[in-house]
Amino acid sequence: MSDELAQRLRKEGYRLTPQRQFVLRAVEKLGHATPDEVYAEVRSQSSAVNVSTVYRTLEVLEELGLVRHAHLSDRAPTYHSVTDHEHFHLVCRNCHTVISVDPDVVAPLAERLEREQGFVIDIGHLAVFGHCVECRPTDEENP
Amino acid sequence: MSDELAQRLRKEGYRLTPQRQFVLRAVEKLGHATPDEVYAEVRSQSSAVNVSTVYRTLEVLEELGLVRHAHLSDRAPTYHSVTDHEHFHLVCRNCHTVISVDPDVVAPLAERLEREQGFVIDIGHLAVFGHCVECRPTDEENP
DNA sequence: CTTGTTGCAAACTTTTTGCATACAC
DNA sequence: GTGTATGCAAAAAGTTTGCAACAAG
Repeated sequence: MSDELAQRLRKEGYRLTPQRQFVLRAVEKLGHATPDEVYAEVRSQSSAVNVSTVYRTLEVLEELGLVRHAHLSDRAPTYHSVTDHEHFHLVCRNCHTVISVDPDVVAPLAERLEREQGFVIDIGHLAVFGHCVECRPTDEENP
Repeated sequence: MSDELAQRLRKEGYRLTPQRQFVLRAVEKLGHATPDEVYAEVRSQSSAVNVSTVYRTLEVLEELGLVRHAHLSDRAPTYHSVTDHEHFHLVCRNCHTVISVDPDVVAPLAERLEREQGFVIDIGHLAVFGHCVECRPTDEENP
């Protein structure tokens, strides 16, 4: 796994550093995580990493296509590894549960938008907000 | 239009103030705007409004269901009036163009998610990122 | 009058930047 | 050795909060 990282980095003239390995590993371990959470995880492994390095590294990793980010909350962006199979997210506005969904489900929509608008969806970045089964609004209450 | 505002405000025990009218009008005029942009617009009408009031007012207006926000950029949230007919957004990651699309287009997806997951999509909040016709990636370049 | 609302200034959170030092290659 | 990467500390950007003064109803 560090092989792939090293390889991709070199290809773009970047260098393989322990920090970059820590960050990538943290993203893979956490699944979906904000920069802060990644930072916390990395720190728990090694205290020798700075926040700004985390930000800079996430940027590089995203440029290399090893991680992606989506906006799963009203606040910070959330990073996830790309080695997980591609997916998009349903986010409950009430309990903040994140459900990963297979891209197939959006395929028809994607095709339609591409056909009608020439717009190509970036599925990995897609976050669909709403309410999960548990939190569905009933008649009397409004979201 | 101020009628509706006044009415809704009172119903919840809020008061009608000039600031709230300014903010609502600004959102309606701008179409899609970040709090900063709303603030700038409001200031151009009257210098007697503070940033924090803009934030507080957007919150109230959203609670009342008069405006909505979505995340159309990696940075700030974007507010839009709900008196515009409901719609969702396609956002080009390259040129940042925002295309408003009729909810009908997502209806099949919405139905499927509701049927299979019990998840109810919040369409007004939906932002779909990707690349518009102009900016579609070709074979050699990656997004 | 009463209580919600505003302005102001300061605090906070998240992210970015400049620069000297450290280290990958 | 050369040039990229990092740590650090400070700045920037966006948002929130406490409180006294103000104003809507």
